[in-house]
Amino acid sequence: MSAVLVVDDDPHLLRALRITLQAHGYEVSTAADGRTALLKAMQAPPSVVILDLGLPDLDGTAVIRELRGWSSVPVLVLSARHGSDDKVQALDAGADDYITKPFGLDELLARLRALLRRSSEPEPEAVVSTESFTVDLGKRRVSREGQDVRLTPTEWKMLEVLVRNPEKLVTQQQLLSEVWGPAYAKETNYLRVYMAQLRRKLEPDTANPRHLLTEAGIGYRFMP
Amino acid sequence: MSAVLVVDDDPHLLRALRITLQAHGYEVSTAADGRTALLKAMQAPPSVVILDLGLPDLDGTAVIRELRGWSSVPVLVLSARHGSDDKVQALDAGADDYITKPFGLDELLARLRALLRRSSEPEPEAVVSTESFTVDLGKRRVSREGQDVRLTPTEWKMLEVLVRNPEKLVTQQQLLSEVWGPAYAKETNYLRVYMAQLRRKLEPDTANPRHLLTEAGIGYRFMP
DNA sequence: CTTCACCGTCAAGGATGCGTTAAACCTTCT
DNA sequence: AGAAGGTTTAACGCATCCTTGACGGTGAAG
Repeated sequence: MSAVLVVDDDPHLLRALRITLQAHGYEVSTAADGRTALLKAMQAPPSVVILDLGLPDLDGTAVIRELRGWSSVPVLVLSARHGSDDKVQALDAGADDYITKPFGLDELLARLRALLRRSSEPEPEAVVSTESFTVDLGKRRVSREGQDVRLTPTEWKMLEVLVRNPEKLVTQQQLLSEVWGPAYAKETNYLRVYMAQLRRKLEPDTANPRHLLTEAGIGYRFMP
Repeated sequence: MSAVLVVDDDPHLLRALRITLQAHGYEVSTAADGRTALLKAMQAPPSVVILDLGLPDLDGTAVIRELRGWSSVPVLVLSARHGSDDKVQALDAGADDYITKPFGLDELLARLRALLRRSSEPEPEAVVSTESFTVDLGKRRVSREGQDVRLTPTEWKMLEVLVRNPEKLVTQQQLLSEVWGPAYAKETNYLRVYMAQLRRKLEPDTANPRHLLTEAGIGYRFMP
């Protein structure tokens, strides 16, 4: 999911962090000193950096400052020093958070989540395309041959459910439940009416749909 | 410059923070409990919130969660509790930072700077233009054919929300919540009245709007 | 071949939502 | 107190959308 660059000169801590982070679904790369850290951050920009201040080659705040010259990636600082001055220096150099050793792994993970939550706030625009039409889930728009296609609210909801499960089969109950509500599980009429509507607006050949497919007796399927 | 909302039930600490923060150039407003904090945050949105978890009326994490329902203002949590669980709960509820009492004022100020630095970072395009009118978000002005257009405060707020999300669909609830407040989610009348007003002032052909579009049953969309 | 189940299509009604206008209400300034 | 500008409320015509039912086609089973 998210890529984390861990910078620390203690191989044991590095290994422990790598294992823990990977167990929580992060991609992890590591560096043992400031130079390689900057290099790696440039070659494969991570989503967040965990940086130990006590590095062998460079001062920690110097690393942050250099990083900030060309990157705005969130930086979480680890340090054995509890002094107020150290914290202020690191934070003012451009760090986003600062925790002191020894620290709880729970807390580290929670702070990591907080940083990632904020930096990844502008949700990545989910756009799904086929040969004949394009669905922009973020902007809630559908276009065909450059032209915007007008969809009614119900049409959109139905298309959205299908597009969010590409290639997967969506059962009739699932569709009815998500679009009309759990109480409409028997009204398969709706599905036929609205599927016809969607195909007329999106499929070049209504009689032979290529992306909005029917699985008789079961449900429907969207193929990109 | 930046507005800080400080929430704490200890009047002494509140006073100390107010003085310190003001001495460093912040505008300070205060609240002694969660309810008034949420109210103040809504009426005069601050740039950052400093929140004590030990409030008399509401659980601290509940305050954060409610706040996050309609605001993404950075939240720095103060707490007397050093436990890892408390930190994780607060951070996962939506807090951005967490420091424990007693804390150094230097550190608090540094963390405050770090939060403000990041949250004030994304300065979206200050000026957005269409064929028929231009919106200057920074100067809070709208012009059409060189002439300034006079907008009432409510008209402006509504236009601003739409323009800040170009091409994206803004739901009715989103608009009502951001312009009138979260409690007005049902008053779609307002939207119709003010959208008509905006179109009369900005659209050449009111009957066929080209930039302020309606998505029936869902919301509105601004197209540059 | 007939029957049945299921799907796609169509059209008409009724319900909902939108745009528009105008008047009542509120605050602020003169 | 009166005036002016802004906000809220209510009402109406109109367009759009949802629902419903009927009809025909297709394929599998009897």
